[in-house]
Amino acid sequence: MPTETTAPPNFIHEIVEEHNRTGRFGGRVHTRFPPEPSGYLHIAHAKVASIDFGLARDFGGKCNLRFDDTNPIREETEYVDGIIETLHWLGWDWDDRLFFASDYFQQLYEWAQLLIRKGKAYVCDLSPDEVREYRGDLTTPGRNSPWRDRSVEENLDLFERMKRGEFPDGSRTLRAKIDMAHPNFNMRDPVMYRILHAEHHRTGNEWCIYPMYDWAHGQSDSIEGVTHSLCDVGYEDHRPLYEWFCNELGIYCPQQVEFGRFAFTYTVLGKRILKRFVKEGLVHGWDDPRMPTLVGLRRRGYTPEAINDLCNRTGVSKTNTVIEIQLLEYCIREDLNKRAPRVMAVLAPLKVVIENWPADKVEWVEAVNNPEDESMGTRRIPFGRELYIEQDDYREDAPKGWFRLGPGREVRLKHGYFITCHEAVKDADGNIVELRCTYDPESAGGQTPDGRVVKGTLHWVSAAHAVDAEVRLYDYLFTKPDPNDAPEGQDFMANFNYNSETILTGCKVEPGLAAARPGDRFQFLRTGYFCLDPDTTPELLVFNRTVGLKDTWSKVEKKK
RNA sequence: UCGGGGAUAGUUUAAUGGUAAAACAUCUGACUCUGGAUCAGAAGUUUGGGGUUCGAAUCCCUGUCCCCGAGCCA
Repeated sequence: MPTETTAPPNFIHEIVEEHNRTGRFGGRVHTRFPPEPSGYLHIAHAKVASIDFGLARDFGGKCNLRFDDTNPIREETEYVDGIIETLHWLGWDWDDRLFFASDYFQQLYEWAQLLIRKGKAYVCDLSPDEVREYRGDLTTPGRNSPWRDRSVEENLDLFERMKRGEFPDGSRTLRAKIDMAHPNFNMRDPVMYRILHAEHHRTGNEWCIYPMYDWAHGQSDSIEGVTHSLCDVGYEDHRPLYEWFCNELGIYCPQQVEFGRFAFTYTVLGKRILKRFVKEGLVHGWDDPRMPTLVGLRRRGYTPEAINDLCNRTGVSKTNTVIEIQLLEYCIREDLNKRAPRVMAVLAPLKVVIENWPADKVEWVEAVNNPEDESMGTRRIPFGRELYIEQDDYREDAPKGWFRLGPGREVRLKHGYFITCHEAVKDADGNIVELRCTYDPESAGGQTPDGRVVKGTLHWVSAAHAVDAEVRLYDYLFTKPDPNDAPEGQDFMANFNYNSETILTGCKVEPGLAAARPGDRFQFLRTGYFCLDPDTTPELLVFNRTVGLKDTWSKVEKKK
């Protein structure tokens, strides 16, 4: 469990402490994280999981993983496996407490019969459209279903025949008999069971009636001995029903506690929409590095530590919140800055020939792996007559304040020597294809005996030793306008640009990276943090950019 | 329109009748073998109006605005 960092206490802690004072649950704290296996977990799920598992951790309690799999047409085993894997990646653990709502189908069925016998549930023959009509609206009360007063015997018989599969989908439902005039729609005789002749990912064709969320969730919590059933404020109106069912059944009733929903700037988390992106091939899959899914963020290079840090730094309240995505970027920079080795990589190579360096001479210079952490040690990298530097690091028109290379200018090659540029070789179209330079033999290690100062330091790789790599630059899927501000009722898919991936081929990285393993993360100096893609082929190193560093030069330039 | 919930810097949260604060974001400056990182500094906040009180973000009254709810989804 991620125990190193703990979230500050929030209002839920106060509720629990109050329960502990009054002894309501005998000092127990037992929560559950209840995803529906109908998609992959995304960044907001990480926050919710952190609330559920975190509360149990903070009070020395337990948290179950329970899949809310009551709708067979949306759910798949692939998602169950994906969710479990992601949760483990985040560091959460539930011992042997992995449950499924579908574990309780038989019990739920028997409880439904109990409610029928108590005269609190009935089989209704209204069609979906009729049910809607009878339900009334915001200001007018609903009307009783004509089937509301069937006898217990008839209800029992009909319900059993529903279960046996005698009726087609949608022809009948089992409903709770509560109050069709109740101001809360959830209490207007809510549907408990619907007929669905569909194969369930776990129970196969054993059932053709499936419980609704309301008829399954509270009882599942009750069976598992959950004390605090945490959910978002969208379920506030469901709490009276949650409690009504437990009370009518005469079973233990947990306390439902609601917290505000979470959204992120420039991020769309809607399952339907993400699914659509995957299906329509706008992204390569659920784990596309641009996706807000946790498998996507992982592939892009985000660490579980950074994501947990984000969860701890953002609060929990009853207000719906929009978390700035910049905070996530801060968290990953914080984490990677400490752990990612600095390596040299040239994304857009420009050849440099050092004319006064012997053609076949190679010098292996020493380089520190992380200037802020000596324990990460040093490595040796080859320096030779032909090198590559970044195209962006040479400017013919070098403006004021430009510390990098230009005609006649001297810079330091990091860990190497000072070089001075004498000539830019151009092709027929006037593009610079090569720089002719000389080096100062006195400047080994980056300093000269005369102590002269060069302000610019560049990263570079030896042309003879460099390893070819492909670099993919990713940004958040959505660009401005912020999709959270989508005009009402419009299909934002038509309105919003999404970032395509930028693939840079012909990148050159220092030779030591040939030994890097998929998932390894690095800081390429000045260009950002990169993660070696897990799907990379052995022949070619593919790096995904996690997050860019702040480009201070362009800021300097903008000011002028 | 009916029911439920919410409102403190740009954002997310503290302050539980006693000096309104932190982090991120923003801006300024310093430093550096990258201009990154780091360090220092600045600006900015109680939804409006009334009331109680020596004293109100907090208690009372009253407005305003925002979110959720009419699935046989969860």
